[in-house]
Amino acid sequence: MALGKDYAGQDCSLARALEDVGERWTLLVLRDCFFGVRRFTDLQAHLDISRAVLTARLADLVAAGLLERREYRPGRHEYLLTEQGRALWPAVFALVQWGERFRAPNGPRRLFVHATCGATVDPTGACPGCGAHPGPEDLEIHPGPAASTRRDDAVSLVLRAPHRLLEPITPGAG
Amino acid sequence: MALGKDYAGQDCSLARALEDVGERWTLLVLRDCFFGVRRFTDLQAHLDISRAVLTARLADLVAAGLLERREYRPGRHEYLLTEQGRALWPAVFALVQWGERFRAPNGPRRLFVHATCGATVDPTGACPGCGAHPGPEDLEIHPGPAASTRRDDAVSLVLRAPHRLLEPITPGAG
DNA sequence: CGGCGTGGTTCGGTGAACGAACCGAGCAAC
DNA sequence: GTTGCTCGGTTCGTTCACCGAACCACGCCG
Repeated sequence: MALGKDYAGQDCSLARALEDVGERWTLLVLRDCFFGVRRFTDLQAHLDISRAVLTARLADLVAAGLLERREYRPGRHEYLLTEQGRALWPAVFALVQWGERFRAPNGPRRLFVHATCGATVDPTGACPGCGAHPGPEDLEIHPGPAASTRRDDAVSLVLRAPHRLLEPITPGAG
Repeated sequence: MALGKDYAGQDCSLARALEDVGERWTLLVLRDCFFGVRRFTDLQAHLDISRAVLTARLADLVAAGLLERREYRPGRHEYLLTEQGRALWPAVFALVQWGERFRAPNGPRRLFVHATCGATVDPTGACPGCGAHPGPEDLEIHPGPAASTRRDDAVSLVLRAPHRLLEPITPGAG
């Protein structure tokens, strides 16, 4: 959300949350993490964000405990959602659904499918099959009727295919 | 959230939503509107925000169709949530609950009570009494066990008393 | 050992947020 | 009828974050 991350005067849990996720790009970074993007280069390519800002956002998120930075090979790092980070899914989902309802005139761009039921969850996040509110680990993302084909970078192409949330994507390899 | 409101490269409903509510202060302004704050002066006093920035945020929210600006007396205006604005409640609630869970070590600061059942809704927004997910018009806000007494401006005092969401508060009069 | 991919850092410029001051329309009391 | 108050702003100069572009170090690969 915002830049200046300081809402010190506000004694409110919303303000505390926004201090961690309120800055520009932060929620889009987390969205990509939910969608399976894990590597600095992939995030940078997919978000069209300055490297300096991405570095700062990732460092902030790691410091806040929402992401974990892991060396998966000497000199190579990946960023994984922690439990705190995964707990943001309802907020991310609610914002996505608001955008789908009011800012997607041609219909939804993406659908979220409860993996164990095969049913598309409704805008409140409930599965019409079993009535549960599945977490990200039980959801698949599928292109919706108004899915976009505008971006053609490698990350966007891979993300366009149906896949389980949180599962790592691999734009480079197979 | 962020300042620069342009996520043009992102073809995603989350990015579209953040273009309207992603700037700094915007979600806190909407929170106050849900809590019943309607007037420029009350928002400014409660948020400790620069008048210039508040003017800009309110104008943006009106232009985006989330707030409506109404003259309730010659020269005096109030800001009301539109349907689009009220539809953001699940997102605001989800962020508040995340903050309550991970950034409120002494317990919840506020409780949301389903007005028709009298039961406190759970972190998913469901009423344990009837199972429904009440909207803001059916919720009351009550101070929680870790409610703060730090702020003592007139708006904070009035907001601290239990009241129905969306109902206008009146710090000046009775 | 030369080139490439990854994961950054550095730098100068732009623009937003900030606090403080100023402003004008209504209203109310004196 | 003018002084003073409140409401709802606007203006101004400073500070600070974001931005794109360039640079850089490490490890691997042929």
